[in-house]
Amino acid sequence: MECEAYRGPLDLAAHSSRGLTPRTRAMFGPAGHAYVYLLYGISWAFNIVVAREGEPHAVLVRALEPTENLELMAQRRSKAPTSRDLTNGPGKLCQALAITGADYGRDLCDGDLHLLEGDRGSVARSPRINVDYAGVWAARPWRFYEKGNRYVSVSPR
DNA sequence: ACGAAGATCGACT
DNA sequence: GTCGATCTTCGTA
Repeated sequence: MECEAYRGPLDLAAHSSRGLTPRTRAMFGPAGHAYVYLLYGISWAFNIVVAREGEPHAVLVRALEPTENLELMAQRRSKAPTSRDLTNGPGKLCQALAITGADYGRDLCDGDLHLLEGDRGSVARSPRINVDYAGVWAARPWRFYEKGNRYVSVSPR
């Protein structure tokens, strides 16, 4: 898994740094719920709310290593099941997992979309992707991924 | 009501 | 490497 931490309201890269709006409402809620938003009018992005209510922190899931249901994900992505491009990007993984705005605010602890603990190798970190607009916050190494894993989104700058 | 910007992707050179 | 698609969101008026 590859993910990025967004630590509003101070972190200017976080949507929640602009305060509570209809879009960011879920981020101000309790942990374990989904914050989903439409990006560039094209792609959905999936986040996990991670802090207590009123503390708008979230983790953007940028990439996953697919291990099950490859056929189904490949079909949704119009790719071959052997493709390495099934889930290597925030928008791609949402397409593969069929995550949309309908999943906004969903409880991720109770349902067919939830998190499991798993093995991981050593964790590498880098600055977050495409947040140059956020000034000094852009330099913070808050992107985390498994070292050497092939299913990451992009190589860091 | 208007307009700019955006936590991206895929096609193309 | 560059570039256009596409549309919601939010600041400004």
